[in-house]
Amino acid sequence: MLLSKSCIYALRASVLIASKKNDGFITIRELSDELNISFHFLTKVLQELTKAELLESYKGPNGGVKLARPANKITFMDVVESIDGDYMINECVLGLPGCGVMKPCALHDQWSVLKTDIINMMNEYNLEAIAKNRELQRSFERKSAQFANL
Amino acid sequence: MLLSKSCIYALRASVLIASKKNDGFITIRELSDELNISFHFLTKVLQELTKAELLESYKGPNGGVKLARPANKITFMDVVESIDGDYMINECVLGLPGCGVMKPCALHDQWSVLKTDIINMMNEYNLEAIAKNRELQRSFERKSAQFANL
DNA sequence: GTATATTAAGATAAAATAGTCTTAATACCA
DNA sequence: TGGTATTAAGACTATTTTATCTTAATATAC
Ligand code: SF4
Ligand code: SF4
Repeated sequence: MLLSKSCIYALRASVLIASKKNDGFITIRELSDELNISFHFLTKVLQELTKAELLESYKGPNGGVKLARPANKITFMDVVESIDGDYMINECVLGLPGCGVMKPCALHDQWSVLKTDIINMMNEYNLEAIAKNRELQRSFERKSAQFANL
Repeated sequence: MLLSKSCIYALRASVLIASKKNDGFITIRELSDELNISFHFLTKVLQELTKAELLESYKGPNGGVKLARPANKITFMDVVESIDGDYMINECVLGLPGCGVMKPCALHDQWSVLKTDIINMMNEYNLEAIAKNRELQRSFERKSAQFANL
């Protein structure tokens, strides 16, 4: 898989946060219930997003987490980098040590093009856009109530 | 990472086999030495390629492994599927259960394009082409003797 | 201040992946 | 026939990732 499970959880949760208009704090319990992710595990993942300053957290009653900046200022890549690191940029899916443009492997010519596309997509797509897309899909699919729970 | 380490080892080894003109058997020891991969681990990985009928193996003196068919008839995808399965096609990097065209997640529109590109590349690129590319790169880089060891 | 709600942190466990080691099976060769 | 080279198979270990559970810290409200 391209992204770790932790990273997918982080994405799903941050998109869900972005899709709630409410700009107060949302409890992690509410998120974990809605996304069907273990509360404690999600807590840890979101702690990393807080450390990375993508989220703000607040303890106690009416506490929870919220986006640290507007949803359109947090990119897909921001979330991926916070959890999985920058392997996508500095390493490579093929993960050969020390490779790159100056020291390419036999797949570099073919792969680097695709890799660049993925990086660009991740940089251009942000939580606001993803959340909008998510709502659009849900409105389409309302009849069947079937949708992938990103 | 997109591919497991086992899968990367399988790729590196099969490309190396393809790049040896010799159509006799090559010992796994020779491959593991040249690629700096644990002999026993590589043995296991290549056993899977043998089971998948991408390689043929032969025991005893002058034994080893060789490609089961011409290098241009074994695709990148063949190797990936043999080791990592068909997750790339049937699952997804985002790995949400039961998603797909009929039940897309909020990233599907953006991601599925890139995913298709990757699948196409893997299907079109074969061991012969990769091996040729590998040799080309080595001839370029001979001065510095630096290259990524795919 | 005390009880309650909440995130933070850390200890532990389970599962998946990666790696090592030993033995077995098979084939060649002398 | 016996010795050697080689892959096959399986047991075992180590590491990483994922998940759970417990306790601590912090904030609120009464
Ligand atoms: S494709 Fe490029 S970045 Fe990836 S392993 Fe090969 S040389 Fe490195
Ligand atoms: S991008 Fe498409 S295939 Fe991947 S998880 Fe989303 S809906 Fe599924």
